[in-house]
Amino acid sequence: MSDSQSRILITSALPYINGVKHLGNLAGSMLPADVYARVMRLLGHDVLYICATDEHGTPAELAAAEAGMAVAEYCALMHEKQREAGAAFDLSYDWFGRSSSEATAKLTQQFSATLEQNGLIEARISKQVYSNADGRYLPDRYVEGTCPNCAFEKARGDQCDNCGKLLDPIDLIDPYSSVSGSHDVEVRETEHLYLKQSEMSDKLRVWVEAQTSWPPLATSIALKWLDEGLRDRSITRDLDWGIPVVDMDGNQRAGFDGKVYYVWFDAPIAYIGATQDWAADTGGDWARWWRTDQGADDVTYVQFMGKDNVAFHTLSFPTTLMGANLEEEGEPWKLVDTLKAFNWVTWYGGKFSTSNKRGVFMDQAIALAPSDCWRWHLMANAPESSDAAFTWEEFQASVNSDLANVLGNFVNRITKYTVSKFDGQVPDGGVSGGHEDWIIAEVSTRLPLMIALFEAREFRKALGEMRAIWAAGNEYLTRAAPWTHYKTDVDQAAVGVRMGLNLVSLFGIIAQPIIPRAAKSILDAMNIPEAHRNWSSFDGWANGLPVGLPVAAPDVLFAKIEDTQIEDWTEQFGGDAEVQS
RNA sequence: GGUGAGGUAGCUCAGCUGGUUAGAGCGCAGGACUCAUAAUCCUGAGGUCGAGAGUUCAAGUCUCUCUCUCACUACCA
Repeated sequence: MSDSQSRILITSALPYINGVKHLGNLAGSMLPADVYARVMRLLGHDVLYICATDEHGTPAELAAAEAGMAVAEYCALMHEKQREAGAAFDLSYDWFGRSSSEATAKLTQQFSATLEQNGLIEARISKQVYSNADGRYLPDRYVEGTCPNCAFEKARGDQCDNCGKLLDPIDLIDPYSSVSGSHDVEVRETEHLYLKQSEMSDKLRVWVEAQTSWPPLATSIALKWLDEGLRDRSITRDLDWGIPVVDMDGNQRAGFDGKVYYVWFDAPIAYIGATQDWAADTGGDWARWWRTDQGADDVTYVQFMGKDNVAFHTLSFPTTLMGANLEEEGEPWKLVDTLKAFNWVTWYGGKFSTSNKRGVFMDQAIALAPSDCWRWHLMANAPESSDAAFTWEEFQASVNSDLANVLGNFVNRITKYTVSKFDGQVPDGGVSGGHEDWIIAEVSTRLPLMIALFEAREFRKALGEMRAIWAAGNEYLTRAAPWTHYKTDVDQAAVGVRMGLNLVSLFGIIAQPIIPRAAKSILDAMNIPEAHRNWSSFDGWANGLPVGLPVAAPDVLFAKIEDTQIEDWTEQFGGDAEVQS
């Protein structure tokens, strides 16, 4: 357990705007960030959890066009939908912003100007495919054609799906736009700004190698890119929707009409922009979280992301931040201290995919089962060490066994018994004995371990301990068997019931970050005051409830998932062979 | 092709710097209990740790070869 309060800045990778996110996105960044934020708050830390929708880029424009809407309108709508989806899953953002906000635009332009002043940005000419029919430049993968290697006719401009060879769209035979299907495409020269990451690679390597709290996945990806030699990255695109490009003085850049910053340049800056929006809305001080010369030196910054985002968070964004601080009078920005990278949740052998509409999406999931069920299952099976398979059967087992049987039934059995035999009050009398010593010892070894695992962001294991604590409660009741003693010695039975009720309270308190709704039901039924629901100290938990405290049996906490539902969902969401493509 | 991750009980996964009979949950079988959402508790059966070779007194754990899966590969984000 942490002895001291600290300030913790948490961000989860920005969900892209082109649709409600699937369970893989939820499990790989937003949900673990939320759980971590909740745990840290309960431990008494000062937490700021920031997220936002990532709204720029070609897919946003195309999705808007498909929906027959203006991009800005589409993004506003989808932002709202994602906000609702997040709220439905009880994601406790302190701020859920938008990368299209004024603040982010200003910051992005400021970073661009500063980086250019520091010699880290330069304009270069590159070749890009332009589609006359679409009236737009096409990112590589939106160009299709015949593979020069294997003659596959639907090879994408970045890679051939048939032979797997990496391609350049210029090499495709008979190229066409995958947006419109038009063959009226040509290669044009276009000017773009490049971020000279190569010049920062020594600094980055020193910084990366100094990190001790990154998971191996993150370190190995970052070092791999450094080992291969960091390439300069183009940070502008030929698009209308985005942040206008400025020159070194911060004015609209000559010759860059119709160009905007690349979404991956401005997206992480949106972490800061969203914090500014939070500050403007709440009266908070954004600089105290982001500028080490303005109070952020005592902040611990923790990022959550999927493994596809690691390079951007460990190299590109740090280049932006460090590159703005090269001068004596530079801008000392807060760099990430520790990060947690997740693998994928896989869906019956393949990936979840937003664009292919594969898998279960947040809005669909919430219609099937309460958010607590998803939160528990996804975190108990988080893809921490490798990709993790989602199956309906496992989901059912998580809900029915862990939540309904082990936790829900425990709460139910002891509260109902209290109501029927002890007037619905925490009973007095009796003397503790060996069984109580046993459960106290059990909890006192498992509880600190569980907290340490949460602090280390080892969610699977932390939830394993939580479950073990719940299960120990059931074992305790079996040992203490108050219903047996009740026949001959009510005081002896009271000992077991009292301990059982204190366990219910404890279980509710520790469950809050994972299953906030059920936890609240439990704690409300137990009449636990708000002030006693935090994790600041668990000392004395075994006698925490005052004798005579009225307790009620909460409604059924978790309804079981029936086999027929699993059959229906399997049918409804595929989940089998036919989705393989 | 390159790089990385992974292949451990029927299923989903733990197994740190090599060290007694390889673990957990689910599922399954048997038993106990009856307070409880037919819930809970106990016991048990299940593994030549992807294949092969090597290093070592000792290898799931280190080395090499092979094989299968997945991801990334910089203009999708």
